[in-house]
Order: sequence, then C-alpha cells, then structure tokens
Amino acid sequence: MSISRAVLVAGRRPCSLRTRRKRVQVDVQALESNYETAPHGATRCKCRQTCTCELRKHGLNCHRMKPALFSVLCEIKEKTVLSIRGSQEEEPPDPQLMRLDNMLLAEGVSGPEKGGGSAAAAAAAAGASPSDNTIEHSDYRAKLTQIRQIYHTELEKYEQACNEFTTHVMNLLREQSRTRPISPKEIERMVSIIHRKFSSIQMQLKQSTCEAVMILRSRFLDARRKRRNFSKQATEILNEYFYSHLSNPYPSEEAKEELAKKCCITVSQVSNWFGNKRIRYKKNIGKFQEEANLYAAKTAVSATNATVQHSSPANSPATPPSAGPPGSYSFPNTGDIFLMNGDSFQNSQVGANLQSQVASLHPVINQNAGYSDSVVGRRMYSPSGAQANGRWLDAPTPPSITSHPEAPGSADSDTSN
DNA sequence: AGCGATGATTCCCG
DNA sequence: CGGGAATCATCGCT
Repeated sequence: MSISRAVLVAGRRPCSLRTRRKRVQVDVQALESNYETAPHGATRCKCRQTCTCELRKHGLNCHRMKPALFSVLCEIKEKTVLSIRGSQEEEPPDPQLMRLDNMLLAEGVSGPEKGGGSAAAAAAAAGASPSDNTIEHSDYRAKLTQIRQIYHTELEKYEQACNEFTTHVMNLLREQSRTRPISPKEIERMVSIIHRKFSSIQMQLKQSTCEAVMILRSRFLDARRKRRNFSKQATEILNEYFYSHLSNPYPSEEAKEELAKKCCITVSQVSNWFGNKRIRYKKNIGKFQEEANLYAAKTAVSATNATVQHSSPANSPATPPSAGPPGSYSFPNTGDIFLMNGDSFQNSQVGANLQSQVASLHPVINQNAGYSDSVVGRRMYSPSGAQANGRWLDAPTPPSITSHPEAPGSADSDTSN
C-alpha cells in the first residue's frame, strides 16, 4: 500500500465524482436514523451493536445501508428543505417527488400491478439463482403487496381529506364573502396552500413507503447476510487454479467463467475469491505453505500423469483436454491440466502411489522454489514466477531469486507469461 | 460464547 | 474497470 493510501485511510478525503455518480445511481432511500458512519467511513447499521434493534423485533436482520443510499438520502433531504423553502414563491416540478414516484413505480408499489416483476428484477439484481429462494421470493412478493395496499389506502385517504378540507375552506370563504369582499385570487391562494400542505404529507407517505420497500429488499436480498461457504469441491478447484498459477494468479475472463461454471458460482464470486486469496496469501505466506505444498504436489502429479499419457501413443491422440477423464481439468487458454478434486485424486490409480510420487517431487518443487527455507519460513513451494511479474508478491521476493531461473518441469505450470 | 476462516462490500488507485 | 486493502457479517468449529 502506498503512503498516500495510508494517509487516506486515516483521514478519508471526499470521494471522487465517479464514486458519487455511482452512488446516486442507486435511486432509493433508507432509514437514516438506523445508520451510523463506520470508522473506515462506510455507513453501517447501528443495530450491529446489539442486533436486537427495532428491525430485529420485526423479524428483520441487521441490514447494511450502502453508502450510496446514505448519500442519496442526504441529497434528497437537502433538496426537500430547499423545495419547502422555495415552495412559497413558485412550484417547479419537484425532483424529489419525481424520484420517489419513479422508485415506487419501479418497485411496483404505485402504477399497475406488476405480478412479481419487481421481485424477479430484484432477484436478478442480487444475482441469486431462482431455485434456492423461491419461497423467500413469494414471501417478498406478499410483503410488497402488503406495502402496496397500505400505500394506496393511505393515498386515497389523503386525497379524500384534501378534497374535504378544500371544500370546507371554500365554504368558509364563501360565508365570509357575505361580510367582506374576497377576491378570486385570494381563494386560489388558499386552495394552493392547502394542496401544498397535503402534497408534503403525500411526499412523506411516499418516502416512508420507499423506506419500507428498501428494508424489505435488504431483508430478502442482502447477499452478505445469506453468505454460504463454497463447497469443498469448489474451493478445491479454485485452490488448484490458484496454486498452479501462483506466479500470476490472475485468471482471464474466460478462465473465470470456466471456473465459475465448474464451481457452480458466479464469475464475480470467482473474482472475489481470487481477490481475497491473493491478499490473504500475500499477507501470510507461511500460513498457506502447507496448502501450497499440497496443491503443488497434486498439480505436479497430474502433470506427470499427463506427460506419461502423452508419451503413450495408445492414449494421447484421442484425449482432448475437455474430453479427458473426470478427474482431469484443463483451461484452453493456459494449457494447464490438473485434478478436479481430492476424492478422484485419492481414488485414482495415481493416488495409489501418491506417497512415492510426492516424495519424488520434493526435489523438483524445492528446485522450483528457487531460494532457501530460511527466507520465508520452512517453505517447500513458493511463487517462482512472482518475480517475473514484478507486481504480484513483489514484497517478499528476495533479491537472490533473479539468479535462479525457473526450473524445467516446475510444479508451477503457468505458461501464460 | 469465543474465535478464526471466509465470502462480500466498499473505498481508492492506476 | 480491475485490483489492493480494509472492513464487515456470517459460518463453522471448539
């Protein structure tokens, strides 16, 4: 991390225009009072303190409001004050009201019944698979319908009250006109005052409806709240890719898609995983040593196996990477071949002589490491290609490594650079 | 309950 | 726009 960044973390500077624009894209509001500013500047739910806040009581979990929402809310509040102040003079189309109307329309609260379209859109936004939360979606729809009903009932009430009050005032003025002259302009002014008052009430109704929808969404669609660890097999696949590309653990879009497909997760989850993995590996290489050794051995064994198969004329020609045995797995863009999961690995014929294979690989792996154990703890496998990259893992790279070119038959099968 | 691991989110930078 | 870093919330084990 650069010095400037360190300084920025300590005292964050105002966000960039791009960030602000990004924030404003999220055209929703949330309950301001439920949030506070976290030490790092992000907005977070106050109920994290106890998790027994009002929301919990209503069956809602601790929801996090995105800073974007906070920013929008502030913006709206500011404009509301301005518009109320300015409303005495003229009546421009209120952007705040338009915004609320748009959101209510988009959410299917106002306007024609959408029949769950909103829920589907919300599901798409959350990137959720349709199968795993159908029940929750019906629940979501039911609650949205409830909000919709309340909104319409209240809106009707306000309109009725507005009309009644206007009629009442008109009658009063008419009565007064017997005793004093009342100009049509004065009547008009009174009516417009009443309408303004009621429209501000309406605005409040719309605002609270938006808030309710917002909370509902966070309740059902907050992915973080419903975090699940990836399956063992998925982690295995990701780790195999990571350690076999340790010199440059930056999968291409195609590789990410391939991994996502194999792991039954989304591409962004793959990106998250690699982002987290790179940072955590870099932070504590020693801790990941054992894991690295394991996957290095696996990769090397599979590579050896592939080589053996290639050298055998009976097997090699009719076995393209994508149509290989269930245990093998390849990426067309990298040419790497490695095992899919531990089970098939251990149960395969290769697994039978694993011990001896791994033992025989140790010198290769050590050679691949390029530098002694004393550099970073007791390492058996290390990022040989990291230095070639110049960015990845540049900090722990010892200067001596430059004199050790990558060994042939390296466990690191990365061929991308 | 405590705690480490882990997936997700947010910020900023290049 | 992708990545690094910090942080958060939840999981899963003890």
